[in-house]
Amino acid sequence: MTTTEISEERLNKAAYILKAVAHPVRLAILELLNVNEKMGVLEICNALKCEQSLMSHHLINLKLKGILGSTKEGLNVYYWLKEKEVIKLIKCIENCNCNM
Amino acid sequence: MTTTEISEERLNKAAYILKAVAHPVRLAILELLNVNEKMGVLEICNALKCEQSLMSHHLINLKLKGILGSTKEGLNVYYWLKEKEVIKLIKCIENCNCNM
DNA sequence: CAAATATATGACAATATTTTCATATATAAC
DNA sequence: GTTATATATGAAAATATTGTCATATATTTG
Repeated sequence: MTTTEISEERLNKAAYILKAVAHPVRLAILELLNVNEKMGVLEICNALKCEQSLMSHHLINLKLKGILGSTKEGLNVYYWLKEKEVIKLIKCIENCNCNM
Repeated sequence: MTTTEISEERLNKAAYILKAVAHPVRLAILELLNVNEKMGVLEICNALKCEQSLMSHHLINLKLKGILGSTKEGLNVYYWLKEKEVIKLIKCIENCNCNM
C-alpha cells in the first residue's frame, strides 16, 4: 500500500463526512442538538419546519455516520449529538471569508 | 426580518461552502496548496492525477467561493490557498470519531 | 501569421443527492 | 383487538453534482 493510497482513503473519508454535514437542514439539526441535549423526532420537525419522513431520512443519515446517537423510549425516538466535534466545523466556516 | 430567517441564511451559506470543500479532489487541492504556496494548473493535475478540464472546473469552483486565489503569468495560471482557515475543517474532521 | 502550449468553457451524459409520497412497523391507549 | 400515535422505510420523481469531451481563448514561439 502506497502513501498516496492511504491519503486518498483519508480524503475520501473526510469528504464523506463533510458531505453528510453540508446541508442546511442537517446543520440546523446539529445546532439544535448542540443546545438541547436530546430531542424527539417530531420536536425536531417542528423546530425546523421540516416534514417527518424527510427528517427521518436526515436523522438516519447523520446517525449512520456516527454523528448522532438515538434511543427509543416508548413511541418516541430521541436523538442526540454524539460527535460534538462537528460543531467546530460550523464555527470554522463562519470564521472564513468565503463568498456565496 | 426574523431571527429564523437570518439563521436560515447563515446555515445556507455554511452548507454552500462546506459542499464546495466536501469532495476528495478538492480537499486534495486544498492540502496541496496549503503546502505549496502557489501552483500552476498542470502541476496540480499531475500531482493529483486528474484530467486538465476537470481540474479547471474544480479550481474555478473553489475560486468562485473565495477559497482560492489565482493569477495569470504568461501562459500559466497559478492558484493559491486564499482562505487558509478551511484547512482546519480537514483537521477537525480527522479528530472526529465518525464512521464511513 | 502559423504552430504550440496552457487554461477555460459549455454542453451533455453519468451519477448522486434530495424530496415526496404511500405505506410499514412498533408501541401505547382504549 | 381496534385505534391512535410516532417513526422508519422504500420506491420514484425532482434536482444537483460530477465527469467527459470537443472546442474556444489567450499567450508565446518560431
